[in-house]
Amino acid sequence: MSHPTIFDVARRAGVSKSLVSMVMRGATNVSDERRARVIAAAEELGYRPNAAAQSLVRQKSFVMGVIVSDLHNTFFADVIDGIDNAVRSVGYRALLVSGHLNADRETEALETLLRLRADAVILAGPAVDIDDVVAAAASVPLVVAGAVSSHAAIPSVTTDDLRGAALAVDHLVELGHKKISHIDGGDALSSRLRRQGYEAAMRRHGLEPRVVSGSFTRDGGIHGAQTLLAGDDEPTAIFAANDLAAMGVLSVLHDSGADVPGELSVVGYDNTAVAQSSPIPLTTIDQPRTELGEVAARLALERINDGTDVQSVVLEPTLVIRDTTVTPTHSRQ
Amino acid sequence: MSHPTIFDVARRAGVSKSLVSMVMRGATNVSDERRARVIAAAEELGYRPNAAAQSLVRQKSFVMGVIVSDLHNTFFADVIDGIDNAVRSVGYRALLVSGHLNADRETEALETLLRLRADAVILAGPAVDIDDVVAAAASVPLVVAGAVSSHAAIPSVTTDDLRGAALAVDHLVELGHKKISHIDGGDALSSRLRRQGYEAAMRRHGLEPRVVSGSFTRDGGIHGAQTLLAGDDEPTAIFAANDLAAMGVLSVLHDSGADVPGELSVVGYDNTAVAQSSPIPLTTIDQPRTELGEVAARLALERINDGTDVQSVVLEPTLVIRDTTVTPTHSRQ
DNA sequence: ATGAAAGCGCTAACAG
DNA sequence: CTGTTAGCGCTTTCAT
Repeated sequence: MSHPTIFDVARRAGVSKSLVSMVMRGATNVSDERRARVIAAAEELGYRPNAAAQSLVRQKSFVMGVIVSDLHNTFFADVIDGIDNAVRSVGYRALLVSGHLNADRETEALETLLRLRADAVILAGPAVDIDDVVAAAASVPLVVAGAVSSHAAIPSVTTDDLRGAALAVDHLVELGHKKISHIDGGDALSSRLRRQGYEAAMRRHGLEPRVVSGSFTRDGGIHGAQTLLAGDDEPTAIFAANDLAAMGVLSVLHDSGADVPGELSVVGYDNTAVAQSSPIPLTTIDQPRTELGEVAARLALERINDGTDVQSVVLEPTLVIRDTTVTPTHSRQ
Repeated sequence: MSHPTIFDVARRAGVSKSLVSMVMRGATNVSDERRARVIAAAEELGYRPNAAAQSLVRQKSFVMGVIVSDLHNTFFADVIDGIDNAVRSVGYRALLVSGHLNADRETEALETLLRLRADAVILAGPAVDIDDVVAAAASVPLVVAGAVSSHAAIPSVTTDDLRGAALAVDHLVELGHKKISHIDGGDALSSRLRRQGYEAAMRRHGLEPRVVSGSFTRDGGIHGAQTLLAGDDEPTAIFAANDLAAMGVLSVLHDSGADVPGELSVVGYDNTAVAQSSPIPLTTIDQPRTELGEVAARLALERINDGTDVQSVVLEPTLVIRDTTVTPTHSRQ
């Protein structure tokens, strides 16, 4: 259960430690015969370089630390795929630590990664903007992926929520809808942006915005939909703050016997798994998640290599049309 | 951007390196005055112990490596929560590496963790049973969580799929159903167990099992449901291999205008997020995911500490009744 | 109570 | 082409 060292390999191959080290690193100036002996010895022993020792002497760990704010949110699974791909291609490893959707745990995760001497750290998700994070940014390159960092010194990679909301509204208007209501997602920044994007797009089309408050949860969608249905001026389309809320809307409509999309069209946001797997596949706004991760990784890598500060990046969302949106029926138009 | 060392702290506090080390480790035999000086110096400098150096000299990293076979599967998010909790309480850190649902990547992840000298590693999910894994088990304690390991030397923690399927059938029978069909999940071991559990439970109730083939995906459920509806002997209840397949079933029933649960009851398996967020919340079988992780972590920790081999563990699933199951209508009973 | 010294496993000059 | 040497940052006897 104990690991062989470079010295064990050297002894077995009858060479010096340095030679083993060179062979492991793929150096060219080693005689074929000795190289073969070293490789054989290493294999027989099941030798595996000790990354801690390497990190210590090279002053570099080749690990990209990733703090995942919420592992339950599949949004981040794609972001991590992107990070992993970008990072692997240049010899790095992505090491993840869960933030458990909790500021203290995120700080702890950051501490762990810093002690491990990760060469850079990516905060995937709504990193609470703790002072610790800002302080840490002084000792390691940090970049936020999927949320805007409220601190100027920390670059972030996000998608344009304003634009995403506009995409949803434009699609609905193109279909012929005029009474388009929005169930918002609460106080979060992305929620505010989506609401603003919705309002601006409605006005641009000469339409009256109608917003009811909700949240980024199924329940938020349920409450919002109930409010809307109880009103005297029912919409022909609902744009929910995210897919989960849209599921809540669908649930209320199902219970009330309303036909979707016949009587009412619904659009979500995020293109999460539920949007696809829903009994009625959901029209929604997709964020380029994998790209989000790739770009974040690229920024972090750049900062490792030349230490220069980098700019934040904003990516474009796209519309994914599925089965919950159609032209409104004439009778209700 | 460079990290202060224990030596920097010592110099600033006007003491020796060893004294700093003792203070950091919380030793008692240090004068209050010097302790305070060291702590102050460390704080001012933003000192953070280098985990690589510690690992090297202590011959212990206090990291629990976790290979997550599929980050997109929220099942594992809970498992990881369990691991993290169990491990944190004894001073360990859980470090995750994504396996990207791919045998090669899993092997690579294992290699990474081994080089980092993780004190143990947990394979979360259907770890492909590569020889590498078995070989690795010789150099580090390994435990599989959420899938049975096919190798005797590697302990695993799973839930009882046979029992889970029985729970689903019993519930339906209790409700009065007799024509209960099963859409299976293909060749995976857990799929086979669920099918066997279903068949055994049906026979136990004196009922005729009726299995159509499907898969662990939405499409699997769709095909299975279509097969069933096309037949001349429609069931009054369908037990799907997992929640995703159940969503497919719901989708077909929705399209065909069948009322759920009025005309047809549906049960899923896994109690994933979609089961909750579905427009019609899904009755399903829940696996104690967090516990799965906790137990796996406990086993791994035990193996670190006394090196003795440990037994595999099988946990009990439970039934979660939601809105897709009711007593069959008399006319179709 | 405190410091000196050795060494964990490895790399990187530097000699030969 | 190959071996020797001096650390990387830290812990841990062992003296004092």
